Amino acid sequence: MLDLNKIRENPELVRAGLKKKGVAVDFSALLNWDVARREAVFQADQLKNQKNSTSKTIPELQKAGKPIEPILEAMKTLTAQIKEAEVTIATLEGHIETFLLDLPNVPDEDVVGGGKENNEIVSTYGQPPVFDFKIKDHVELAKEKGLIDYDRGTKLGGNGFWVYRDKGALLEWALINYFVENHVADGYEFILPPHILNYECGSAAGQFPKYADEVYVVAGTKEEKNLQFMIPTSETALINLYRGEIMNEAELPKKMFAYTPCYRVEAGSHRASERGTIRGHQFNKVEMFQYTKPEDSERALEELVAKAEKLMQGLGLHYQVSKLAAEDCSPAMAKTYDIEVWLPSLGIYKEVSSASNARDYQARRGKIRFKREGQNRTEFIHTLNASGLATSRLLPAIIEQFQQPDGSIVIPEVLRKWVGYERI
RNA sequence: GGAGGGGUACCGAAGCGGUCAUAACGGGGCGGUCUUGAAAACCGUUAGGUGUCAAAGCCACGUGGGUUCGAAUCCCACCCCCUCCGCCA
Repeated sequence: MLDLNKIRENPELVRAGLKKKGVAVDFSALLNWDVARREAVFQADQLKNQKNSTSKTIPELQKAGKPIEPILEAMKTLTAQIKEAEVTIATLEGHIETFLLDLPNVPDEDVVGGGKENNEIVSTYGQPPVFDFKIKDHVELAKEKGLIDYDRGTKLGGNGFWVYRDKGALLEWALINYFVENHVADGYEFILPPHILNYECGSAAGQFPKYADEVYVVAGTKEEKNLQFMIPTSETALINLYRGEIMNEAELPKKMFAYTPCYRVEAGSHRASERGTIRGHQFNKVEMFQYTKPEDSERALEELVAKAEKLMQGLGLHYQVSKLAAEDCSPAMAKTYDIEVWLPSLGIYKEVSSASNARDYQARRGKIRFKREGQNRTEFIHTLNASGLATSRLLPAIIEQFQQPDGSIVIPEVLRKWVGYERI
């Protein structure tokens, strides 16, 4: 959610920011509601003040044996007026909230406008491997080695599901272990959250109400705001861990990571470039998350990107880092870097990590604040998240990039202690 | 799923229609006296949110409604916790 004060102070600036995200807004209605709301709140407060002070005199009058009837009428009128004012306030607040909840975050100043085509490659690691033999693609390799059973996955769950088997399951689990080991070593707290979340979680994360149709609903409806849904990314759980809370300055930054499968409806047809495990309804991901003070979030984003890159380098994979243009960032994010791994068979780079700074956008929606040492004022914290990493595109990249002329696949050194094989 | 009990400050807990939210009382925290030091004892102090330059004001007794001149207190709905029963891969 955007800061209404900022919109009030400089609507043009916010408008220009949102324009980079391809959103055209007119704040005039919002600003009118805001003025009316503050006026109504002021009036209601005055009436309440009058009511409170009058009410206090009643027991005194009774004690003194004086009649109270004359003021009861006045009290009744006051109560009615207050109620009326509160209905007005609630209506205006409803309008304001609906308006604000619908707006995406304002991108950072250094984020360019426009869509994907404006993404900027900021760095590259390694070189695309050169093969002097006819390479196989990840689907072929995974089938041949019995790592992934696509057909039986479909039999169990339908299109978009697969089964990791045998060395494939070991490899998948090894990746998760490798990530966990790294994050723990870096002092991040390990979190295993519920896989079913409630409506407020989706709302605070910035995914609801807009994207409520893209999650698997288990119970309830979005209209009644009581729905429970399958977790689409651990980020949704992690942002909500401290929803509605006020933290101490000393607790920040709070660094954590979680592992969960991610469940997504992903409506729409799949492309040739998304065969196999590239896009599915359920995939494994380890997610890093930070709650920081506003002045620290910039640095935290760099840290998260560096951590994701470290994991990639440990695996020895060729990848690139892109800085996303405004429209390619999620609505809640002010700035996002994607880490994209090279898939030789397709000749393209595919996202394996998305690292973003939401600044105070999610914190406002989730009312997550902190208090500075010795200060009474509360401030919204900043939240950041980054995959670290998603496995469903890494495993294809590993088996493709590390395939050998003899048809075998060399397992990255860092994974061997869990996989138990040097090559498969 | 059923029955009962409960949700008040950092924790425990009192209050059960008015002057009770700078929220009794106890504990904790902080400061002090005493002590070589500590413990104990004693004395003092501390307590949410919003708003504002600062105030005032307003809001806050799980959440949302209702009754009433007035609600922590009465009524309704919902959420959560505890106990017992049922179900249980």
